[in-house]
Amino acid sequence: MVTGTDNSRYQHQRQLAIRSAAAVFAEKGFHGASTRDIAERMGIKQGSLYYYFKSKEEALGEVCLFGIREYVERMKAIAASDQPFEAKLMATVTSHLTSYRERNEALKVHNDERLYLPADKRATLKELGSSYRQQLEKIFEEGAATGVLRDSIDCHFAAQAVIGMCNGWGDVIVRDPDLDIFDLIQKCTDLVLNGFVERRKTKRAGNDAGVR
Amino acid sequence: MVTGTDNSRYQHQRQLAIRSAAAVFAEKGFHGASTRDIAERMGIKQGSLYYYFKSKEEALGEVCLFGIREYVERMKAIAASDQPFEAKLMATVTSHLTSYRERNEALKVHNDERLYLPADKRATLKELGSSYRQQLEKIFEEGAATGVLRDSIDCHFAAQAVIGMCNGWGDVIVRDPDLDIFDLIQKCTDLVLNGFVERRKTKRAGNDAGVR
DNA sequence: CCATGTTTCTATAGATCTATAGAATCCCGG
DNA sequence: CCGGGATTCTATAGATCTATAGAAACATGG
Repeated sequence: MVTGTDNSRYQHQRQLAIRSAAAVFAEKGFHGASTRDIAERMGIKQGSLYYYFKSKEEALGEVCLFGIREYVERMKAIAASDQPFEAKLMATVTSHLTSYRERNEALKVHNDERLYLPADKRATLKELGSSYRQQLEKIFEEGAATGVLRDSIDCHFAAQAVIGMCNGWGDVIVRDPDLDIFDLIQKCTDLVLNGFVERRKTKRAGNDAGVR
Repeated sequence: MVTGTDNSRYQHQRQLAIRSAAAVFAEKGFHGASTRDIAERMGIKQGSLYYYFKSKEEALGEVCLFGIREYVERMKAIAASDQPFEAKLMATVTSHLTSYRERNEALKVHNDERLYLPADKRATLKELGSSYRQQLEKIFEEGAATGVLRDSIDCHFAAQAVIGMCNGWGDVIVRDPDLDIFDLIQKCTDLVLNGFVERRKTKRAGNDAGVR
């Protein structure tokens, strides 16, 4: 199984298997997809798939993990950077939405199908997801602390709302390939920052002495 | 099949079948649920279910239709009322979110599983969904026209964003039964109206007291 | 070119699951 | 109580689909 040239062919093929599973699960759902579908997509026969996965369920687990890991990585990088709040928010939205545009099918699978995993595997994913949300919460807290945001805001709510909105657009994005993502990013960010109501006084580009 | 007492027992049982299917599809997904699951939940045997549905797929179609119909009705009522913009927006969010709290499983099924229907049935649902979104768009247009909203806003974007955000919260709501929905409704509405950034000039009600 | 380990294939057991057919039961007007 | 339509049941054909076992093909260093 694993010897000298170890991580050469096996690892490569396994990665391919995960991507194939992601594509098929994204299209047909976990229960609607068959192991034959997955194998066919990667160009091998159904039985051979079990050389790479112990079970169909394990494949789902790997796909979900793959999908959310990158996603969390990027969030971490954004949170760690020292851009101002507005830039971090936009970076988050950009990361999230472009991930759908690039057909990151694994992320969609994570969102829609992870609940079919057994409890223990779900727990691992939950931690990653929570970590994501917490990073985003921190960004909001920071924004509130620096006075950019109203300090009455509920950062947990804010983070969840942004994630929800992005996921909602994700569904639209994959269905409509002609959508202008960058326009969308602008509008989402603007909505979260300013809302839709007309303001009497527009924000000055600069700063304001009033608050801290 | 259908005689004098026509709409008594048959109609009643069929409705029960649809609700049972909704519950089971919501929990396990269309492909993950079996006709036996549905039949068991309504207290009959697997084969008997086919007295009410020609196929499992027809059951899915009925569930989706049931789920979205009520939903569209309520939206229509809201759009037709003559409340001010803010009230209509809040009513929409309330309708949407409480619908999840009341375990309207059919709506969840519509959102998650409708794409497993054949194209023709999907088309009918699409019309209903579009109608919903258009009603909401109209509300935003009205808001812009009356000057409550910035007139630069993209009403199509706005409607879709609200729907997406509500659906995102829907998932959270069904998972966490202790969530305070009314608090959530407030916050969602507030976000859509005002965004998160601190305003120089607060709306008369609030005071901005130069804290810190 | 051989020997050994790796990868893929074929074939199939066993467990579903959908949909149908026909029998059994229920319910009600007469 | 009886006859007939309405509703439910049992049983099963036929079509999956997952997972495994063992054979075949492939690769590669010695």
